[in-house]
Amino acid sequence: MRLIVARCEVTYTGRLYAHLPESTRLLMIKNDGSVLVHADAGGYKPLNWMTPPTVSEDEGDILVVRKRAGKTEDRLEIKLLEVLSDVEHDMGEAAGLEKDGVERDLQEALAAAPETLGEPLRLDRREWPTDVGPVDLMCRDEGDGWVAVEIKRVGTIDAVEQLTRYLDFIRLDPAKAECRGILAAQQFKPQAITLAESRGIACAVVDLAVLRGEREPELTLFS
Amino acid sequence: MRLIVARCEVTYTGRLYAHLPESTRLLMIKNDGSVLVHADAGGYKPLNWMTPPTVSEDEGDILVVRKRAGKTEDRLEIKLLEVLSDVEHDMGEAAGLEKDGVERDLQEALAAAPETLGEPLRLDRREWPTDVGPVDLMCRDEGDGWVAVEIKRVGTIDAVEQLTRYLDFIRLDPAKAECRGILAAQQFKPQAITLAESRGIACAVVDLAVLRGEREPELTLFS
DNA sequence: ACTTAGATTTCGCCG
DNA sequence: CGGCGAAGTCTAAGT
Repeated sequence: MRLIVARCEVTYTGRLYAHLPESTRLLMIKNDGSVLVHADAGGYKPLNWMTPPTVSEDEGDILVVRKRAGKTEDRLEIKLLEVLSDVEHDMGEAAGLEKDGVERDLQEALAAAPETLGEPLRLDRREWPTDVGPVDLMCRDEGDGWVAVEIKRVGTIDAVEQLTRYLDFIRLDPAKAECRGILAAQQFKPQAITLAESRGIACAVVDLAVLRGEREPELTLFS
Repeated sequence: MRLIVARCEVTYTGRLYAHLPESTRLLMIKNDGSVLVHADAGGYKPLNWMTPPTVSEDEGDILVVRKRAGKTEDRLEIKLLEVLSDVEHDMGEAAGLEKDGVERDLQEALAAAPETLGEPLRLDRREWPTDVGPVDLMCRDEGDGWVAVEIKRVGTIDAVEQLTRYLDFIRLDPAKAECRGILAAQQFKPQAITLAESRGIACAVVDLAVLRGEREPELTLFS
C-alpha cells in the first residue's frame, strides 16, 4: 500500500463530474488497484475514489487513474502540488473478516428456534418460494395454521409491504387462505409497526443473544 | 490525521459483531473522531470503522474507540501486536467537494429546457406534490394536456413503479385524468423500457451536455 | 454477464 | 429527532 500525504487538486469524470479544490489530503493506493482520496474529516467515505480494476499513470506531479466503464471511461486525475510524505508499506496477506449478526444469522437462529417469536411455532421451510420472492420462514402454529415470517435487521415500512405482497400470493391457495404474517426484526420503525398492525401483521422484536439462549428472554410483541 | 500501520487484531461490537484476525493493516484516525481500518485490498470500504462522534482510549497496545448508539454502545477494539509506523499529519482546512451530474442537476437542466424531452413542453412546476411524494416535473403539452416527468440517473423498474404510483394519484383528479407520464434518465435498463411501454409511459434518454446546449442533440425516445 | 437484495449501508434534506 | 430517497452507492450471491 502506498500512502501519500499531499497538497493536491482532484478531478473525477465518469458517472458524474466532481472536483476537489487545492487542499492537503491522504492518497491511499492499494495493491489491488484501489485509489482513495481522504480528508482529515468526514469519516468512512473517501472524497474521491476508484475501485479496481484500474490503470494508473504516475507522471510525478500528476497521478491519473483510469478505468473501463462500459463504452465510456472513468478517470481520476490527481494533481500533486506539494508532497509531504510518500511511503510504501507491505501488508502481506489479508486476513478475512468474520461477521455475525447480519440478516442471514438472524434467519438461521430463528429457524432453529421459531418458538421464540412468542408462540409454539414449528418450522415448515426456510426460503419458502412464492411468485414474488421467497418467504424467509414458513411455519405452522399449534392448530397447524400457516404462518409466514419475514426477517429484517430493521423493520421498516418496506418490510411490511414485502410481507404483505407475499401474503397476498400465499393466500391465493385456499389451503393457506388463513395464513398469518409475522415481521421479526431487531429494531422497528414506529410507522412500520402502525402499518403492520393495520394489516393484521404481528411485529416481534428479536435479539440474537436471546435467540441463542445466551441471555434471558425479554420478549416484546406488538399486536 | 494519525496514520498507523500495524499488525493488529480488530473486534467490533454494536449493530453486529465482527472480528478481524491478526494481519497488517492501516489504521486511519481522523481529526473529527472517525476511525477507519483498511486492508491493502478491497477498495473503497474500510474493513471496520467508526463514524463521529467517538471517544478513543489509547492504552499503548490496545486502542479502544467507543460511541453512544441509543441505549447501547458501539465499540471498536484494536489490539496492536506490532506497530510498523505511526505518524501524524496536519491537513489544515478541508476544502469542499463540488459535484455535478447528480439527479438534482439533471432536474434543473430539464426544468430549464423541458422541450428537450422530444416535444414542445412547458414547465408547470418542479416537485409537484402528490399524496405519495413529489413529481419531479409537472408540464403541459401543446394541447395543454398534463405531463408528469420522473427523472433518474438510471431508469430502472423501480422508477417506472414510482411514476406509476404518481400517475395513479394524479389521475384521480378528473381534470388530470388524461395525464401522461415520461420517464427521463441518462441510462435505461432494458426491462424498465419494456415495463414502461406496457404502461404507456414514455422513456426519454437525456444527456446533461446536450441539455445545456454544450453538445448536439442525438435524442433517443422510446415510445 | 446481468439482476437482485443486503449493508454496521452512508448521507442529506425536510418535516 | 424520524422518515424518505439518492448514492459515482458498494458488494456478494444467484442465474
